[in-house]
Amino acid sequence: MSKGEQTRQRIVGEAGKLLNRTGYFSTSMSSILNEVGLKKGGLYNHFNSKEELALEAFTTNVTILGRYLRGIAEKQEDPLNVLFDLCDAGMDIASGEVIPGGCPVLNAGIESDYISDNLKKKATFAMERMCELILIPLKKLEQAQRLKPDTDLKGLAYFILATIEGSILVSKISAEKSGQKMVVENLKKSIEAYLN
Amino acid sequence: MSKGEQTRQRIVGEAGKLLNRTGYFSTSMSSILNEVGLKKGGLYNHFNSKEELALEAFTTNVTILGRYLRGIAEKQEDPLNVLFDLCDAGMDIASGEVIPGGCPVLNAGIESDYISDNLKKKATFAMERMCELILIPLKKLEQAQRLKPDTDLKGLAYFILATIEGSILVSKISAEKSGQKMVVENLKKSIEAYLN
DNA sequence: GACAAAAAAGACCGTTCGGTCTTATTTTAT
DNA sequence: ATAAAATAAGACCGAACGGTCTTTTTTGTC
Repeated sequence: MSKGEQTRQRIVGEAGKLLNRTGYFSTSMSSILNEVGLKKGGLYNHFNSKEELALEAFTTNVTILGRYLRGIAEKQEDPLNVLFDLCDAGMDIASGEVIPGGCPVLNAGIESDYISDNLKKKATFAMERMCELILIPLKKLEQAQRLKPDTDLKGLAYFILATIEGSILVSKISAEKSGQKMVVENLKKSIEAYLN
Repeated sequence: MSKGEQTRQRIVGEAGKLLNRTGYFSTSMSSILNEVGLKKGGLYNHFNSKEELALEAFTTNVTILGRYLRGIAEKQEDPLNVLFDLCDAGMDIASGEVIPGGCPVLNAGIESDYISDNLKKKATFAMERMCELILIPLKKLEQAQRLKPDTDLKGLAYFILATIEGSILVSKISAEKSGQKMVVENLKKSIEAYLN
């Protein structure tokens, strides 16, 4: 990998973390420059605009998130445990262990409305992908006839996804330290209610 | 009410809508000025800073939201129906019927981290209030012994709140038009599983 | 209707923003 | 080793930002 490519990836990485922590509009190019240790000429040699950088940084964040979630999904063979672990993963995401600042789909998704159509589309796409990820163990459960008949898998997947994201929000702004934990435990219980 | 007070409230109202739609940092004072139909001198005669205005605007938004939710809670006598209606309310909130831009607790909550401690505190407080609002019908259900024994009311309230907020997020960034509806229906089903 | 006080106007300010461009340096391939 | 090409530096730009201040207009009161 060329020196330039290395630098480019360092920029994307640092920008991704910073943008996820402090948002698109409140994060200045100067602060990104400062984080990366470059001057304007150096950075704009790799990217044409803030938006272009933010787009790529978001993609990278989503990739990291996806890799993390898929890693979790692989560690368990029982699809129900996979589902539970994905619920728990919301807590690691919220704590910033995966990406500083929490869930990029949540953070950038809220802002994306007034940043650009491209980012909005990327956020939308990322959310669909997350939904599909949840759908995988659900389908396995269905195939094993462990789900109650007539269960709408897609609806259930969106429900789980929404609650996980909601739990991240709770951890972010609730005063209750154990708020997210309570949400996740109740979500698991609710999932169990869909089982035979 | 004096003319000045009228103007002041018009500013707060318009700023509240605009800030909830387009966020704190991407909303300029100029755009607020433009919306209200005032010049700088006119606005800064009522507020000392953008942050001060945003704080008050957020408070107003939360008041509107609270009034709306309490209004819903009063329309039903069966606490279970109240709970269901509160779940459905998430859809009106998401559509911008209550406040343009969706849920201020979600929107400002995400941004509040990097705006000011005061806003963060206000968002936190607002979320606790929403949780308490959900807790009211839950307590009534418990008193009527309609809930399964050993149900953790607070945990259940946070779970419901998180899922409602998550459903608003889904409606905001998912490609699935009926995504939020699916989440809400599954939430209602999950709540039923807590009943005797 | 006069007069004081409140409210609004609008020119103005320093700063920071994202972005450009020329120059200098470093990397890479020969 | 050298030349060409890639990369970085840093001065520079116009625009927009939040905010101030003096002046003008409007409002409410006696």
